[in-house]
Amino acid sequence: MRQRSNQPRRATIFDVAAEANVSRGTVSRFLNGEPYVSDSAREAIEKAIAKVGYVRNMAARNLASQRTRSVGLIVHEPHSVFLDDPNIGAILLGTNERLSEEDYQLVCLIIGSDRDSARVADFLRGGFVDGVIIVSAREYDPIALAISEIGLPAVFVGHPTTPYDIPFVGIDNRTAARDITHRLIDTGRQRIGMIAAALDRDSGTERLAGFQDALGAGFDPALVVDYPLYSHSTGVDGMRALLEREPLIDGVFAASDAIAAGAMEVLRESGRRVPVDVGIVGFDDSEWALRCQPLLSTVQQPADLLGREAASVVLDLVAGRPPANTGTLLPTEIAWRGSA
Amino acid sequence: MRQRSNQPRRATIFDVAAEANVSRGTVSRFLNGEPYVSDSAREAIEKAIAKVGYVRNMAARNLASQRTRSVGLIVHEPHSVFLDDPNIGAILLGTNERLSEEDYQLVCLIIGSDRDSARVADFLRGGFVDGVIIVSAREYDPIALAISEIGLPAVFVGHPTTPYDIPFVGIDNRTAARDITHRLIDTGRQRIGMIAAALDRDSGTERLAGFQDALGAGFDPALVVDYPLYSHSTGVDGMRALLEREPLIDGVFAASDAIAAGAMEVLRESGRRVPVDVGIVGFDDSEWALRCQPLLSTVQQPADLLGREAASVVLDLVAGRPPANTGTLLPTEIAWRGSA
DNA sequence: GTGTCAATTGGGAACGTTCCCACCGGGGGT
DNA sequence: ACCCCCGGTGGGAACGTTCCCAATTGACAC
Repeated sequence: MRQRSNQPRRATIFDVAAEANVSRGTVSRFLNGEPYVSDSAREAIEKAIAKVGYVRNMAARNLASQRTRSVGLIVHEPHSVFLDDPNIGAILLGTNERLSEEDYQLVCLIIGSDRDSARVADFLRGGFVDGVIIVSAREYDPIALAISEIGLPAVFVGHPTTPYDIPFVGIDNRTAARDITHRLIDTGRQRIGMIAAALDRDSGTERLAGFQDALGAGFDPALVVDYPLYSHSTGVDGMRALLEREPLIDGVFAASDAIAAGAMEVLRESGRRVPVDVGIVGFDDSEWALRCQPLLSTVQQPADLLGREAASVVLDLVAGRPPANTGTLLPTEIAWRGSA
Repeated sequence: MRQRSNQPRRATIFDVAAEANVSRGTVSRFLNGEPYVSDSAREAIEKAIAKVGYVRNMAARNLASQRTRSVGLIVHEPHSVFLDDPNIGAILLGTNERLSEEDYQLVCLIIGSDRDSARVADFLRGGFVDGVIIVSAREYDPIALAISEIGLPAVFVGHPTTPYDIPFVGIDNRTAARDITHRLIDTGRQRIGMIAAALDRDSGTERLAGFQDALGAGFDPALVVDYPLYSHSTGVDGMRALLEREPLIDGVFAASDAIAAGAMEVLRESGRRVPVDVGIVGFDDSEWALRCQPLLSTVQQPADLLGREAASVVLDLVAGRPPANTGTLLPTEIAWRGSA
């Protein structure tokens, strides 16, 4: 068992050193891109590596260097949200891509229950990752607390309102919300409402604030309803409530695409046409936006970039470099489609 | 750098051994659940571990034992599909859960381009994982070929038609198709058709076979149309074709939810009501099923279980145990909703 | 009493790196 | 001529496990 049965032994750094006629110290320096390797040595080593088919042994490297070269992606959401939210997948993809560029590995840590929460905290305390990226932390999230207690390099995707001393990468929800709301104003809508959600998170409050910014003096609190979740049913309920309060409503900013989709169904049921009678815009540019009739105008989150950027920051932190920014807001685009 | 600045040194197996007054060999045996540890030793070690706060060093373990305790999840799909397909996320979750029960780690390997393909193959050849789970392999997938060449323990989720000597975990498409078709029969439909798709894959042919099973002698080949893709447009085209052939059609089995959704649009356009005039059922229980009016009755794939089961099989393989089954078909459920 | 075997235990020897210190040779300043 | 420094090199000593063999004990059969 010590040796994979019939397979030939894997080449080690010793084999490379022997083949290249240098010491393993030099090979190690070469592999790690350190200085003090002569051109001749470099060349010989490159050849030797190709010849013996050498690949690094991660375990040995991790053991000797006392780090794991992996970072955890913590998603603290019920499994259902993990599956639905298109942004999470894209963030994962972006993070994975950036990390693998630096030979780092992504470890998925999905917290679906409180039991998971404790397990993950233990895992982190065990030093199994060099750093973590926290997606969608709640306020006073026990995991976030544990992390800052352990002193593990970390970065948030999004921007929790509670003041952890942890850098974050997010989007400018407020500006984006303001800009897309302007679309409704510019197309001459007179009574513009909003279906807000998740006001316990920064994303929720910021989107509402941006809406208010756009409307300025014309802002009417009576035309805002809010619900806890960014869900389809929020859109259904919210639109019904809004129609009841103001049957003449002709513009709606939905805090997410799922909400917008729900709202559009209610509008259709009530005999209103989109965008002729009512203009509607969303937020996220998720699948929902493309399943609407007409297609939904919405804010595109650069979710993969969020992932990449977060990975970069955590890599800086792990390497002991101060990160370029302790808080980054990425710009958003707006996808103009048929709904407004 | 050798030692994390101010942090106290992490406890090792030596500390535990000293504290418990046994040798590190005994501690190691205890940790790995091996026999030949006396009750008294066991007890002392448990106390010692708690006292010194010991957690295993993975890197050292991996190095000494010559395995990585991680398995790769290979998803060979463009990034967009990775994000859309709800099954993939659920499979990931299920796999992750099962692996972490055994202290194994999931490494996501997402192949979105041919460039990735080569990178991943190198990665696998480098021995960075002990085994792999392959989701949605294509026929003659270069990665699958590389894997069977390397001799890496592997398992498919799904059941590619090409004959790799690799076990698989899938669902019983045929039985599920038969069962859901029965719904149409049981509700008194007289002229039941099917919009089949992807007859070049096992899932496509099996679903068709199940449909035929259910209808028995009543099966009429004229009421089956087939197309290459499980897509929405297949549903639109298929339904039109079917209506042309048999205007009195009153039951439709669509080979996927997307197809069903397309078909329902055509039915509505043609003035037929669902489920009053025509009953329709789908397959997958994807988002499409919930976007229909009325909601679609459909076959639920137990995607998380597929992931769990695949993980179990690969764990068996890695441990050198012959897997319980070389091909497993998991049972499906049917979600009864409004469409039939 | 002696031999045998099973249940335990101890500890040497890897595993394949990185880290670090000692060393070498030559060019430039004194 | 001397010393020093600097690019470059070699190799000993970890890193924290697992693996395996040898040693010890006690029970039990002969």
